[in-house]
Amino acid sequence: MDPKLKAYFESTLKEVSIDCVIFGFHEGELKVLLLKWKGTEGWSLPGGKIYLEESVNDAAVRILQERTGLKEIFLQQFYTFGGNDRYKNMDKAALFRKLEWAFGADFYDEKYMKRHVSLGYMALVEFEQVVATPDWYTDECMWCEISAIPELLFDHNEMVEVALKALRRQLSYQPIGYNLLPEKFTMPELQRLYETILGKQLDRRNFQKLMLSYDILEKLPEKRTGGAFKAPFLYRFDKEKYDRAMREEILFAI
Amino acid sequence: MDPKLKAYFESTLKEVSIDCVIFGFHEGELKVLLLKWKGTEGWSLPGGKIYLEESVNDAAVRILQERTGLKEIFLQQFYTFGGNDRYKNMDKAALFRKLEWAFGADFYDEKYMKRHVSLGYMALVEFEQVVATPDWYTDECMWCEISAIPELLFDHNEMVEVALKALRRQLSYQPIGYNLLPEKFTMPELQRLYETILGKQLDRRNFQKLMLSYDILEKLPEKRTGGAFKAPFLYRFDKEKYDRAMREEILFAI
DNA sequence: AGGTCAATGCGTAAAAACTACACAATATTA
DNA sequence: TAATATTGTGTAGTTTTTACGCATTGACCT
Repeated sequence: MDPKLKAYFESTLKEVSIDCVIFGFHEGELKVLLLKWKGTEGWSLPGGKIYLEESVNDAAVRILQERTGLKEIFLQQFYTFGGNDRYKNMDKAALFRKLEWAFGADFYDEKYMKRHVSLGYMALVEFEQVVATPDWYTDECMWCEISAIPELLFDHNEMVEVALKALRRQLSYQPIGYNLLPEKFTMPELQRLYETILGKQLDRRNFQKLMLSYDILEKLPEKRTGGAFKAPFLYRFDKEKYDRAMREEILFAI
Repeated sequence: MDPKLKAYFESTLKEVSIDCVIFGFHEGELKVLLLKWKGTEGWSLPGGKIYLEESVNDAAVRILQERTGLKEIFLQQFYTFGGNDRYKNMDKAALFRKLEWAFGADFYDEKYMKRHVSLGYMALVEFEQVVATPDWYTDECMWCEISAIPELLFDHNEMVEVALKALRRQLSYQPIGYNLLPEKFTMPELQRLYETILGKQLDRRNFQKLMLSYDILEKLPEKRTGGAFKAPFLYRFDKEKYDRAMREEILFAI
């Protein structure tokens, strides 16, 4: 095993790690960042371990920065996974061979396969700003549309589902979009984001009325030109009011 | 150190444990179950460790059963605590002496104080059915009213606050009460439960209309006699419909 | 350059949900 | 048996949500 990797593992918690469901929004689709494991065809969520000196939230921020280059973004816990059936649908022997390939036979053993707790974090990022970077075990990154996610390693498919459910629920008491959209955006773009997350169509006119009623948007004098047909106005979040709505959990009846 | 205790610790995860905020409802008050540590005046939440072979959720069920004697109750994760400031407001030396008293000097060291991840679970229990039982480190149990909780060990005060916030939020998209009330209850009793959790008064008549509109209650022909003045009707949850409302997260506008 | 097209901006009416009370009914107590 | 405090039911006014109409706009096509 690589000495640097070994040193890393020995300076981190052994029984706990972090997995991140990183949501991005692009071309009207909600996407998740996936990593492909070296020498295999197996995809997984980005993740990492927690140093002894850092808080778990700090570790999540660090891991996210390592993978996307982004700081100061929306990032929060959504669930902690520690079932004893986390690998039940998998060929354990094959998985073990993969892990052996990545970590070396002297580190990963059946004990860790038996009970490993994973803290699920979800992040909302601005697609365009992300510089996706693989880690030690992986050699490829992919933004995968939420409805076309392949079979992932470990219990990562379940994690995506739970994260999406938590995100949908969150939509009903907090605004969303600040870290998911570019600084300036149009009302139809914001609507498409909501529709994608909720998985249902919304009325254009009522959506606009509702959003404006929350008083978190600033209408700009500019319009988005270049597209076909009538040019829509651009909006921007009023960060102060947006943050207040986040804190106070003003109900969004959608 | 006691050999049995040592064996227990060695068969469990070292870096992770579970803490439970157990809510009970009694005499119109929302209460939390606390434990007093042996030989100290320090109170804490009930908690425990996770065996290598069990899932974290199973561990939470087991711990809850050990403390309350109850199974098959409402129990769910609400947050995972792993800040590096979990003991920041405490006299670390004094805390360490306490832990030494309980665990022996050969087990607990500064390393575990530095980073220990705690999975916060909350439970809703039927007060009358609980047989509160202390564990190895504790010798006394107490149901403490939510507004009169003393300073607790570790970061347990914060845990109670976070749990209560999660519970309040939950009220807005899921029904509550099945595990918190006796099988048969009156509408005013249910209302007092909601008022206590939400921390605000509700209109009696509107509350009744709303609750009945969810179609999860069954009105019984009996009345609660014995109290002063007019006897109120008894109700019972229709478990099937109640569970469906839980699953589908029908919005409760309260 | 002007008509066509499809999306945007703004508005209104009906339906549903929520809020605030009014009043009769009732089991216990004095 | 009357007094009392609480429960059971209803209703009107207000607000929120839903459904949809219509004029406007900017790019495209001819």
